[in-house]
Amino acid sequence: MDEENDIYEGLRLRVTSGGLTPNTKLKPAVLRHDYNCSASTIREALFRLSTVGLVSFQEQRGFRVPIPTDQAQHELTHLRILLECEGACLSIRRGGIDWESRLTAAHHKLSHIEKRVRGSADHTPLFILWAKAEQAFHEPLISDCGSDVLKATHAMIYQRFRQQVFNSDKKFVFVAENIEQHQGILEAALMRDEALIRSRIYSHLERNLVFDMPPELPKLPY
Amino acid sequence: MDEENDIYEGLRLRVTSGGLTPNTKLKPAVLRHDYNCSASTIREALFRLSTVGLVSFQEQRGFRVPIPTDQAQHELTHLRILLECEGACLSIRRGGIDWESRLTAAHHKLSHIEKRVRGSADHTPLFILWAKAEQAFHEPLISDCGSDVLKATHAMIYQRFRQQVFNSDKKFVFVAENIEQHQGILEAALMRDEALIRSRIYSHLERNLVFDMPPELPKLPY
DNA sequence: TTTCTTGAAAATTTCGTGATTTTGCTAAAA
DNA sequence: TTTTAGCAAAATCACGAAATTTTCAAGAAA
Repeated sequence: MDEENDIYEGLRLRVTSGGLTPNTKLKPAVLRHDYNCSASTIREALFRLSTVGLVSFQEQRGFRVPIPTDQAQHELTHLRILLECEGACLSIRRGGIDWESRLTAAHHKLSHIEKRVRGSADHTPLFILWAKAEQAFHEPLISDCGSDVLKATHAMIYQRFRQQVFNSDKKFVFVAENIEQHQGILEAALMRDEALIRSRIYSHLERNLVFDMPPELPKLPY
Repeated sequence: MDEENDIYEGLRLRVTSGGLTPNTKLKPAVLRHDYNCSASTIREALFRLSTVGLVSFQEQRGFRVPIPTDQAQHELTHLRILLECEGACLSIRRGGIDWESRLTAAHHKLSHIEKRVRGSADHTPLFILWAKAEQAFHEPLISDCGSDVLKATHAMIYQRFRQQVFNSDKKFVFVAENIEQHQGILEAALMRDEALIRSRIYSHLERNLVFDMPPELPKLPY
C-alpha cells in the first residue's frame, strides 16, 4: 500500500493532465504493465478515483476518462468560487504573519513561471510546471481557514476543475490577465480586505463560467 | 456489482446510523458473513466509504468507525450551511411550481413525523424514520439549483454530518424547535425570499456550530 | 438495405490463497 | 512492580484464476 499510493497518484496525474483523450477506456489488465502490479491493484486505485469524480465508472463496463462538458465546467467553477471565497475570507481572519509569508512565497514562484510562459511561443511544455505552481498558490490561499473538511472538499473540486479544462478541446491557453489577477488576489489578502478578495477571486475564475450567473446573492447571515 | 451496491449501502447505513461505537474495527473477514460474500468485496466497499470520509482507514491497520469530534461537527455544519444556502437560493431562482410542490410534499411528511416524535417519550425508535424524512426535506430544497456537482457534494457532507451527530455521545435528542424551523424554511422558499431562507437555514443549523462563527461575511460579488 | 439473432472473444467482477505486517500474550530482565 | 523481548495468533494486502457479463462481428430474417 506504500506504493499503492504511488499508483493512485500516477493514475491521477494521467487522467488529469496526461493528455488522454476523453472517454478513453482504462483497462486494469493493460495498465498493470505500466505499474508492475496486478490488475486488482489498478482496479482499486481506479475505484478510488471514481469516487472523487476523476474517472467515470459504470458497473460491468469498466472505467473511462470523463468527458468534459460545458455544464460540468460551469458547475465546477461555481463551486470553486464558492469554496475558495469562503476559505480565503476565513483565512484572512485567522491567518497570521506566517500565512502571509507562505502566500507571498507561492505567488512569487507562480509569478516567475507565468512571466516565462508569456514570453514563450508554445505554452504546452511549461503547462505541468505552471499547473503545479498555480495549485501551490490557490492552496495556501485557503490554508488557514481552520477547516480540514473545507480544504479537502476544495482540493477535490480543484482537481476535477483542472482535469476539465485540460481535457477540453481548448487545451491549454495561457491567459495573460492571469498575472495581474493573481497579483490582485495576493494584494487583497495582504490588505485583509474580504470583500475585495471575493470580488477578485470571482473575476479571476469568471471566464470559466459558461452560463449566466444569478445577478446577485444577498449577503450571508453571519 | 448489482449486489455490490447493496453491500455498499448496507455498510453505509451501519456506519452512519447503525449504533456502532466509534472506533469499532470493521473487519472484512467478519462482516462477510452478514452479506454473504467474500472479504475482498467487503474490503472494496469499505474502501469506497473511506474515500468519502464515512469510515477511517489506515494502511495495514484496517478500517474503523470514525470518532466524532467537536471540530468535525463544526466543520461539517459550516459546509452544510454554505452549500445548502447556495443551493436553496439557486433553486428559488430556477425552480418552478413542481419544485414548490415537491418541497411542500416532503415537508408535509416530515412535519407529520416530527409531531409524532414530540409526543412520544423515547425518541430512539423513531429516529431512523425521522432521519430519512429530514433528508427527504433538505434534499429537494436544493434539488433545482441546476448543479449536479453541488448536489453530490452536499450529499457527501450531509451524510457525514448525520453520522457525526448520531455517533456523538449526545445520541439523538429531538429538538422541538425543529418543527417551526422547518416550517419557516418552507415558507421562505415559497415566498422566494433568498435572504430570508439563508437566515433561516443558518438559524436551523446554528446549534451544531461549536465554535464562534465570524460575525459577518460581505455579500457575494455576483 | 435494414433489423434481429447468434456465438465466440474480450472485459469485468468475485473469490480463496499465500506472503507480509500487526497485535496480543507470556516470560524474562530491570 | 514496571519495562522489555520474543513468540504465536490474527489481520491485512496483493495476486491470479474462475465465473459472469458485455461487446461485436457475421449471418439470417424481414
